Amino acid sequence: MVNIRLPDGAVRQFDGPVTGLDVAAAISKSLAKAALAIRVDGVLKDIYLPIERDATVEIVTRDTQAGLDLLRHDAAHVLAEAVKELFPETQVTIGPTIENGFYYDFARPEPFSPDDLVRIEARMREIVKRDEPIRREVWDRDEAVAFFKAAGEHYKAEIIAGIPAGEEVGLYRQGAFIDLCRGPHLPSTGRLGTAFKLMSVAGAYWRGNSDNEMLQRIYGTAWANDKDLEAYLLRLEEAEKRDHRRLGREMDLFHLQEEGPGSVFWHPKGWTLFQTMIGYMRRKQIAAGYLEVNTPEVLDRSLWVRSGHVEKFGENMYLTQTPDERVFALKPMNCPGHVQIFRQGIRSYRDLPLYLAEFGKVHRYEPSGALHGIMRVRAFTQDDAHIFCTEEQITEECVKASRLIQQIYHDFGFDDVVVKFSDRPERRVGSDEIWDHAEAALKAALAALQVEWTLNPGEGAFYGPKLEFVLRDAIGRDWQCGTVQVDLNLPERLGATYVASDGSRRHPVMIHRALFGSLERFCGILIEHFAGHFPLWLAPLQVVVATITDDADDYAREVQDAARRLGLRVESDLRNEKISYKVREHSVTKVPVLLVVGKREAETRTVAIRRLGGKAQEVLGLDEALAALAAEARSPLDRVA
RNA sequence: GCUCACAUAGCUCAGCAGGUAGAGCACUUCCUUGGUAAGGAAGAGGUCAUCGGUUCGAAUCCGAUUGUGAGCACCA
Repeated sequence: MVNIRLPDGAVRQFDGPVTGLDVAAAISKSLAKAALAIRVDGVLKDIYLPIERDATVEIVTRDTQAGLDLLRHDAAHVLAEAVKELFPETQVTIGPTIENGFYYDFARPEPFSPDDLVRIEARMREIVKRDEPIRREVWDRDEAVAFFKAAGEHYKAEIIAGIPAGEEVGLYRQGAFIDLCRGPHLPSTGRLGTAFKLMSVAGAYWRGNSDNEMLQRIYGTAWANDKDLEAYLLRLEEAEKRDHRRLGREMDLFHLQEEGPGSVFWHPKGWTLFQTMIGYMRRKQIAAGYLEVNTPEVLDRSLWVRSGHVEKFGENMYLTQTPDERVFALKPMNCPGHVQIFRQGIRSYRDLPLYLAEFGKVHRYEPSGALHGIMRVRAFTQDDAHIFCTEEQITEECVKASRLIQQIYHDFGFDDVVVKFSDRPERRVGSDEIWDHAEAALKAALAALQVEWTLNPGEGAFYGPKLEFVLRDAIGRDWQCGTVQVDLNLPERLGATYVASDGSRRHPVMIHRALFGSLERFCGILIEHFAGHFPLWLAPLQVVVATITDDADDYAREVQDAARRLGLRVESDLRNEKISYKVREHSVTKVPVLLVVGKREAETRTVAIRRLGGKAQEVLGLDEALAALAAEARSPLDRVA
């Protein structure tokens, strides 16, 4: 007798061992059809495996997240089976589930072409049609290794050889294809359904290490039903529409060109956005006690040797040689420059904490494959600052800097921010005591902030641990923006000292912090986040006055002047075009407010307001309308909370 | 940097069994004065990314370089 407890609390009795399928069938026919796997006392299991003892059982169906993951995992196996059938010389490696889909890494001397992808997907659909049973087998580890070696599957053999001896090795067999897998799996390939699609091929390193050989990774997406698949593909299209590279062109914000890979040409509108962000940040920082400075972009290489950058960061640095054969480096970071300012004169502990801030443009020779629009560039502007303080002040200063970051993200419309704490890397300077101290201080800051955070083990800077503030963009990519780093090293290397209260000379602690991180990247994120529909205070062009006929030209100029006097960024469109043409054009370039004026408006001194994306129009008196717009266009710093 | 793909007018793209380029939009001029997402006509605009090779002849085939895209690795 086996008692099966269901999630709703009901208990069903069976005469003997039952499978998940039996349980599902006992409940309803449709459930049996939708069932993919079972959760027995919280553990996912294959649906055809017998349940011998009393247990709580949950049927996992394709419309749950767990079911979807199973589906995608199976899609990866079906992909591998299809590839092995079509290209038997290919070696299989791993094929996990990822967000929205799956991938599988293959080793094969010949690359897969886009045409191959089409063939592979067609074969996958055949395998689904064949509805091959998928069955779990338990093997002895060494036998499994020998089996895969004999089959020429050396990667698989290597993976299995890494499993501790004595641990159970589960293999899954479908048709002629057999693969190592923890499972569980669907009972047969037919359960996968038709809602999947191969998306792309790309290279990927074996075990994620760039020293290893490169494999070929095939990406796919899979869903519970065709409708979800369609919706996903539509979402991709929508995401493409808000791609900052496309909007940057359409809104005339910036461009990049071949001669300056990874360097932005900011157009007037883009630069206005950029300056609006700097203006905001400048005020924010001054209010927080920062002192703005500016340091050279080109400095003698010897300084970078002393700072340790040549050794640690040299591969990423631009060097220039002058006619007198001196070698200079373009600064990849602002910190050494700020230390030079700190070193001028004699500092006292009474001067600390000292906040030096700079909108510093840095140059880093990034790997060509890393470049991406204005999100990942080789020349960028940091809203960088260095807080020189005592060891006792570390926690408090980190808390203050982190609070600043949170406030700023909030003002820009981001409330979901992931915080990562990166602790000591293997290659580092400084004693363990110093690291213990620095990490403890940062952790104390996290506790004081009361934020959720995740650990990024071993990812700290070589001079100290760091907090990273990560935003997620519209296409689901994570971008590291703000960062707070504790540095117990550079001040010493570059000879920065202060006189402590007991008269001794000490090295200050340096906290590196950037709030936006890279202004260029943050602009890109804003563009995608808002899909170009900026809030009024950020919009580079806030208002266009558009005429209906040239009867209204004089009045339109008057409206434009009045708006400009109120500080609004405004243009007028007096062209000999129909109003619908003008509406379309300014909608495409994402102008937030259109003030339409014709003969009626000129006579009554009103404006017809049309908002971007809206259909409705509102006719208001000129002064009233402009006052409201001016109020809306105020910086968040000028708004009453 | 690595793998694969791509590079034709400002933009989106067609042309590719090798015979020196084409569309739509944008731009200029003219007509049109039209009330909320493209009014009409005409015109101008390209050393087909760069360099080299094959060929009587290359946008088209081959190679290299540069750049771009999707990933990987790296990262603000």
